[in-house]
Amino acid sequence: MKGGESKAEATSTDSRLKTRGRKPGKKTKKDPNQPKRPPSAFFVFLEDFRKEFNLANPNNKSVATVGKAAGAKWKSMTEDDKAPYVAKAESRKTEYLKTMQQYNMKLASGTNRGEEDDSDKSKSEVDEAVSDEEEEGDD
DNA sequence: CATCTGATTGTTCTT
DNA sequence: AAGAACAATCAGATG
Repeated sequence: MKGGESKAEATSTDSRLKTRGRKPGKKTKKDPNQPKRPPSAFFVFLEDFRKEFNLANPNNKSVATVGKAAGAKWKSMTEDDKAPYVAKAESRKTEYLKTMQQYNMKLASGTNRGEEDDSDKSKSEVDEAVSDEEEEGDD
């Protein structure tokens, strides 16, 4: 039963109840290299949480179970605990921006065909020059 | 074979 | 400003 929302799956955030993740119609990535959105602090935490969860529950492989457990714990965590994850999330933006620039660069460079751009006000991610500083901070 | 689904929250994007 | 869409995940399920 995949197609039916039998019950109102009201979880907590009743915003994307209907959308719930992806939009109908989208099948594959139409762009060759579209940078996926950077994982949020929650996802970063999830990556670690999943590992532990798998060890604690090797039998359970349900993504939903882990998701619920992670969410429950996530809320249980204080900002202090989330700090390391959030910190990572912060750096994710930088990397994402860089990736985005590269992505735009390629698009603007290679596949440039009758694409006419109306104006450059909203989609200009590649505005500031990309400073090439690679900082690999290791605590 | 390819895509979708479940379930969490957060971020980013679009309008 | 507010809502919509999508990010990982993993194995099953469906067209």
